[in-house]
Amino acid sequence: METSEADGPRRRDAAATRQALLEAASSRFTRLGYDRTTLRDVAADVGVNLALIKRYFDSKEGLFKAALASTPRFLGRDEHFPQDREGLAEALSHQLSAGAWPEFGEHPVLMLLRGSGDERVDALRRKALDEFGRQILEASGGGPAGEDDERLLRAQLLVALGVGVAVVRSAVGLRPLRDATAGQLAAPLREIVDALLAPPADDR
Amino acid sequence: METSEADGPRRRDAAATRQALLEAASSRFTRLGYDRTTLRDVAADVGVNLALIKRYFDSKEGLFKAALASTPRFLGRDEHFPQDREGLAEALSHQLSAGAWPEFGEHPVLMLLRGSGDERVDALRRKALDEFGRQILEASGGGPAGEDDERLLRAQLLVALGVGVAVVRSAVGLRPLRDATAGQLAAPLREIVDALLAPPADDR
Amino acid sequence: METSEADGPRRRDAAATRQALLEAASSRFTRLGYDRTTLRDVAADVGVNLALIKRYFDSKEGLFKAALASTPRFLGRDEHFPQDREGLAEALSHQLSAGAWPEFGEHPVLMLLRGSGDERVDALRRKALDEFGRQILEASGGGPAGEDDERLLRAQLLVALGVGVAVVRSAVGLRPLRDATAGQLAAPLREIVDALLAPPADDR
Amino acid sequence: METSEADGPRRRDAAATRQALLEAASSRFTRLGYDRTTLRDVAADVGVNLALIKRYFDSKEGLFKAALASTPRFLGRDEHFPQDREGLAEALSHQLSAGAWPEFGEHPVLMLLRGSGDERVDALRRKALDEFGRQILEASGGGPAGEDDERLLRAQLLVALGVGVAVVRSAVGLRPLRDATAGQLAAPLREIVDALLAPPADDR
DNA sequence: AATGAATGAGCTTTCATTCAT
DNA sequence: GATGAATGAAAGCTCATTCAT
Repeated sequence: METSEADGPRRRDAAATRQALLEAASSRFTRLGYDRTTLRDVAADVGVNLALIKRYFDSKEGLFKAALASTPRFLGRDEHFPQDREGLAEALSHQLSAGAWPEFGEHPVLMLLRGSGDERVDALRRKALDEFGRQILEASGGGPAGEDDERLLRAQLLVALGVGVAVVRSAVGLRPLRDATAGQLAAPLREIVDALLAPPADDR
Repeated sequence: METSEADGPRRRDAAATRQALLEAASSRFTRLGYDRTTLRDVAADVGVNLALIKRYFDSKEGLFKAALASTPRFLGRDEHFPQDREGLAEALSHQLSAGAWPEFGEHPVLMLLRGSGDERVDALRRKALDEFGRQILEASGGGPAGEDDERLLRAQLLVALGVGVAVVRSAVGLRPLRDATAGQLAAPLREIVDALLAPPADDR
Repeated sequence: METSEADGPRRRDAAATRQALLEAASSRFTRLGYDRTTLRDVAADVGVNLALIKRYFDSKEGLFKAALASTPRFLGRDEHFPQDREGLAEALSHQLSAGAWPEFGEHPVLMLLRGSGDERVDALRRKALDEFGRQILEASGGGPAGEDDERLLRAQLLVALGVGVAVVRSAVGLRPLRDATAGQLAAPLREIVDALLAPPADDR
Repeated sequence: METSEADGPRRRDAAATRQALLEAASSRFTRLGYDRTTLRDVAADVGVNLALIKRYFDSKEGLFKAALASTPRFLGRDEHFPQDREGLAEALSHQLSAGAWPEFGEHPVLMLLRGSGDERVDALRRKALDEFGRQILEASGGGPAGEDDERLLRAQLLVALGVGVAVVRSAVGLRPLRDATAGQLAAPLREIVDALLAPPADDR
């Protein structure tokens, strides 16, 4: 796909080089984690000199931060954004199915997990997942987020479920979950979403 | 707490030294992961020489494997084992609450995540989580496990939830989930367990 | 002697640095053997950082292999190559005399002795000495080498003599052999060469 | 053969334990050299505790020295001692043939080569080889040894040949020399011995 | 006499990083 | 803008040695 990576040394196109480094780094961080991602490998993936990483991102942590910042928002944007619990469950079942995220190799939420130890990076990660939780609340249609701790906690349990699925699939390879398709995930996820986020019925 | 670690060099008690190394390693593996756990630090925690790790565990991988093997089974044993979905939900809410597992620092399932790269260790991890899923099925009371993929998949979603909670709490520190008590987790977990594992009612 | 090693950090000249490392390593391998040669010492000899050895030679074995490959062929080349038994004996008496090979410290054949344990390196060593034997046959003027085992065996006894002289001088320091000059070695070596390689006369 | 090594822990027989350690060490020093011989392996060969080596030999160097001292004198003793050049050549061809010295694995002269760095050990080695040279002179029947440098040098060339054959066979595996039998070595060695040590004839 | 626990020093290797061109 | 040479720190591992029983 990325034709630019194949045809000779990428010369004199700073933006493209930077972008290619970012993508290669994201993929490695996602698949291997922070520690096992080496800058040499990232540079080699793109076919440029190692020192360019320093130039563009200053350090390994800078690269990681940039990769984190370029991660897509999980629930999509605008017209694709799920409008109700039904849509939320469907969106989740797709993004948690096997083989989604081919450009990263694994679910990019994995990049959020074990990081660099830098506090500002930790804050970034917290913010990303916090936002994910609030998006879920919003998509579940039950009114504004607020500081309603109990509903937020429930949304975060759903976030944790997503993270857990990604981790268990990638790092452990547990089957049948590893190979679950969107179709197989749809029903249980719909039931979980309902159980967690449906407005309290009379008998609850 | 570990008084024995403080008072001078632990001398001439191989079993105690081995055990202390195991505990220190388990804690570090759980909190920091495999890569960031250094043998020097583990030895320093216990106050013994690095070479003893080789003596007792042969290598870093050997130490990791031993730590993995000494991890408690998550749903407990014998009379403590949950008998129905109610008990299962309660057990989960306790072991997923903040501050459980003080001896590890974090939920020991984290040790199962990113490991050594050794295939036999990977198999160990898979087995542990697979077993966890089957225990959940068993505790949910819905008949024998079998090769009923759909019910196993649902149980593994519950496993993934547990893993996700541990990861999100430890690696990201997402609040309010990070500080959730067993009391706060009880209701949502009961509802999730029911949603996932209750026998299909007429209208399902 | 090596002025370049003395005057400050050798900067920005990869070829020279590589060459200097190679020479320092050859000398240490020759004088001390594989095991007692440490990469730290080699780097310190040249005055550069240890990691450059990895850069240029990848590993200790790589360095050893490179040193082996850069060892001179013992009987010389082209016009210097001995043409008959007389010339062969003279060449041997020179290269086996005390103080030959000042750039290695000892006769470089010593590098061929105890090596790295790598089978490919062993093959290199075997090949070098095998070739030495065949060169001797060639220089002794008695027709083509062929698979004439007996003449090859005799040539290899001469190789063994050379190796033995180097070893006994260097590792044991046996005198008077240790200090023998080319002049002192000339007569006995000529007689040995004749005894081993002269074509069978009538009365033999 | 060594039945005592097989039947259970060798208990309460200091002399036998000491002797067994010495033999195991000699074999390893001969086959592997000083550096690659580990005390753990030596102790394991015999089946006793590592600390016994310290008890009996004080240190690795002490063990080496003891092994050196227990090495047999190469040309034999008393009635087996060669009486003339003929007998000398025959003795050499036997002890330099493939498969001699089964109890060491290789020719024990190899133990004399690269040692510990201790000067007193070096002196031991020098003495052993010096003595070997003088024995050769004596056996060659040409009058008393004296300080006749030239004849001693010639004898030492023969010593060097023996060392070289052992080294080339063991460390390099050069064929056909590696597999040479006493029969194959007899003729060339006789000629070398004559060339080196025969009393000067008229025309010399 | 013999054992096994524990130590300290040193080695190769691996990286992120910095500097000169 | 880009490269490649060079550095420093730290990690896992190995081994001879010492100490208490």
